[in-house]
Amino acid sequence: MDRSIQDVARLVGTTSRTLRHYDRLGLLPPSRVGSNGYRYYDDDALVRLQRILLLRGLGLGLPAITEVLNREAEPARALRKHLELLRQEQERLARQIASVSLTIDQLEGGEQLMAENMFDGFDHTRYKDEVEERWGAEAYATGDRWWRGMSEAERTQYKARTAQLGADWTAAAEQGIAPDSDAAQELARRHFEWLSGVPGLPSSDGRPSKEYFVGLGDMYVADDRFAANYGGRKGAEFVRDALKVFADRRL
Amino acid sequence: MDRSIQDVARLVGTTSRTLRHYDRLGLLPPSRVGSNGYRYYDDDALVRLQRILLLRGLGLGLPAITEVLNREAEPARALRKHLELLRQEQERLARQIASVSLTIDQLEGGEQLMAENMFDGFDHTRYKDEVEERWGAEAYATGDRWWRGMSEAERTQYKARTAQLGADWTAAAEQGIAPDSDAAQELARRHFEWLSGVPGLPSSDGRPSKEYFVGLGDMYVADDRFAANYGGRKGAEFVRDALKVFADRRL
DNA sequence: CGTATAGGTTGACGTCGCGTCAAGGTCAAC
DNA sequence: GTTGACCTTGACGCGACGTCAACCTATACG
Repeated sequence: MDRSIQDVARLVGTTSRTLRHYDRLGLLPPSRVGSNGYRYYDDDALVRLQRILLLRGLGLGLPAITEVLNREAEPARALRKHLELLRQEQERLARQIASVSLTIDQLEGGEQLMAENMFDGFDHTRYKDEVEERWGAEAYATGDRWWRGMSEAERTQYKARTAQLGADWTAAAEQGIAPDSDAAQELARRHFEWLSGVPGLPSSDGRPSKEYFVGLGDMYVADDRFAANYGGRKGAEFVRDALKVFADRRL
Repeated sequence: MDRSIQDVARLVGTTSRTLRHYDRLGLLPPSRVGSNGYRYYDDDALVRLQRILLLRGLGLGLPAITEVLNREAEPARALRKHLELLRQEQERLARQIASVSLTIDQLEGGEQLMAENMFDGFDHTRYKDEVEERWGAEAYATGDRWWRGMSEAERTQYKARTAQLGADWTAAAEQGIAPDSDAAQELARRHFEWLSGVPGLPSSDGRPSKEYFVGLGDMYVADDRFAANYGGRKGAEFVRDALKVFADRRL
């Protein structure tokens, strides 16, 4: 009924070295030890091993696993604590990825920055100088880090959403509806939500402030490069007016 | 002109132990060593140290830094290689975070799974049983992991995009345009792209297969819960027909 | 019975970038 | 001479094992 160390290792996809390691830590003692020193494991030990490997697969350390399995700690609580560590690590990684990307670009082209990489989206931070002038260098850097921290798929998705928003604005403007109509206000609401996903805004809670939101509309009208995203000057004026109404009513 | 090891350490914000470590690795030998064994550093050494710390801050290992600083490796190339490692690590972390979240939920509520958390989006994997039955439990688990790996902002964004797509389908269906019209086919293309962002599809390259895409349309019609996303039975039929035309032409 | 082969055992080093003692020498000031 | 700040080398610890090394045991086969 009992299995040798190799049998167990193969059964669960690990190595005998690992099992010996767990034995020495007191994490998984063999159910029986032969007079020759051989380790043998029964079904209970196998169950315990499975649990160990599951928790280890989630990234928990062996001491933490020991606590949980010995009922000295609550599994859910331990996992939540662990989850927080994982999230922190993930954010640290994202920042590092952003820094590395930035450094590569600087090494290669000298200031060939975000703008060129995302010409078809992200319009309010599209041009480094403008953004820095209006909202400060830190806001630009934050946005740049955010953008670089995203995966390719996420960027594609974001750009698609941005393009869609621009197209819908353009279509609405061409239909000649009023800026305070329900349809236009729904677009303004989407615009607001779209902005809310972008860090680096001059606001603490991740959502654009009223001033910023209104100012953005003015910028769209004032700058043809931005206006182009909304079907030209006329479209940009429509967007500006709709955003203004939205801001007055809801912000 | 030369500085003692403590002076240097304080100057750049590190410790004397670290400087001794770098010395022993041959990464940063002191510019001068007194007869008493004391280490002294000149300005060149300081510059080199700054570079070391910069690269270390980006996550590079000391051997890699050694190569770069000794001109045995190209900085940009080394960083790109490093960047790839970072991205892999980040994805691994995302998966782990998803798994941990899932485990916590299972421990706490027993099967309060994704479905409840995202009632307003993600329709084709909205119901665990249906999905498992049609595409296998693994596909469901993959989708669930993907969903849990996203940040709150990403989820919001995804749901908004999903809702928008549904609304646009509904509007198109109500206008009574033909399923093979340009407008409908543009919607079908968006639908296809929207699906492409979702892992766990029965396809290797991350894009839905033709069969899956067409089958999805049938499912929308067959199941009122799905049809509701597209303006009811009529709308779902319109979607199904448009997807079919798209699949025949493009997949 | 000898032997080839496939197991098993303990012990110890290496990983990565230092932090942290430990034990002791050096220097400037009082 | 003493104090206190600073310097040196050497060695352990961290985390979860991988990877030898050296040696013992079980089983099958001729």
